[in-house]
Amino acid sequence: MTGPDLVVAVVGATATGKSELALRLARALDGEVISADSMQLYRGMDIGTGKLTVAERGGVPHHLLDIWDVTQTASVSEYQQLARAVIADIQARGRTAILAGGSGLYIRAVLDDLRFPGTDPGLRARLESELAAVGPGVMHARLAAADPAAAATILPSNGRRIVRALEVIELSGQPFSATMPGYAAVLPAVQLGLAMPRDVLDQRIAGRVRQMWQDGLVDEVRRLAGAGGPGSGLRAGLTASRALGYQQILRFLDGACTEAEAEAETVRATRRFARRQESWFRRDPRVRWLAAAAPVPTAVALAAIAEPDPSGPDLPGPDPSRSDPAGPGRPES
RNA sequence: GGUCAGGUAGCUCAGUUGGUACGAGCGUCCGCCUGAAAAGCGGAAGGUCGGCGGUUCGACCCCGCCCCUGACCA
Repeated sequence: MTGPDLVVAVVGATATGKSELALRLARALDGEVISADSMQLYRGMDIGTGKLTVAERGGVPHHLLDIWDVTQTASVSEYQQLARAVIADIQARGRTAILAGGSGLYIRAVLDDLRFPGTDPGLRARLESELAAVGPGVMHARLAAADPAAAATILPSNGRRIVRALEVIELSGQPFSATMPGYAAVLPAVQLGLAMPRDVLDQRIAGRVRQMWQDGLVDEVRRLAGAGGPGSGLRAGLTASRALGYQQILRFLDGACTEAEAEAETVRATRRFARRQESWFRRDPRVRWLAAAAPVPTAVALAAIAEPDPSGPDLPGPDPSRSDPAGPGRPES
């Protein structure tokens, strides 16, 4: 079943051990890793994105890290093309492509038949400024006139999506498909989902953020922000400046909050993000869930990959419940 | 021991001169997501308004006592 053309994807919330498992799978399957992480694509964003160091990669090739400048706006579409090309190349060399990351849309863009209508910076900018001037309600009304179906699906408060819909309509003359298509794979793949009890995950996130701070994340951000004026550095990046940790530290550097507040807010925001990731991956029925409270044994992951049918014998789903209450030991009254 | 302030949603706090708590932010849970996706957006569940008694047709808001917290005075 593990043919040379089967892509192995490792997905799940942040801090569940995806990178590390991907590394072991690469060794076990003679593979190479492709990052599916929107922020690891940025050069210089290392500590805060949890990028494996070159030493940690231990000679296993990792692709699509460090390819964008922080000032560049991310693009799923561009990522889709790059990732598919890399996968084709890996497979052409007879090796296994291992896609690992927590950016759900990026994973789908690679594996599934998603086509992104074009974009136009000028048009986008115009719509953005109109949105800022007029507010999402009016823009939504305009969308309702041009494309009732899209307007019915996109909430009047979601300015971002309204703008994109308007952009696509104006650009293509076609209606905007505001609902995601069903799951239609273009590349044969097995998705392994790493699931972890909430309380364990939350603790890991807190520990991870603390570690990032100790490893010098504040300096990393300071360096990326640079002394440069507007138009350069992290602050000029629409996407990168919004990354977890980076966003909060920029606020701290601007004097908008204390360093301790920035750290605490980073933990909170990362937890929220993890919930969103879980809900994104949870709905994809193809994901084979593995309990990741402790590192998933390579053999277990390999067995899951070899599982013949997507609906294999009851694999544990991402369990939102707390871990065993008898565990941590409550003090007796 | 005394004085003052305060005890309202898990947390921080609004609020009604007595008529069924409009609460808000954060947190929690759930969901959406097609070129910014570590982004953007929506929904829900949570309160016997510190305790007991009194006044009143009716009290979270008035009175009394008690408990707790903080500050100050001794």
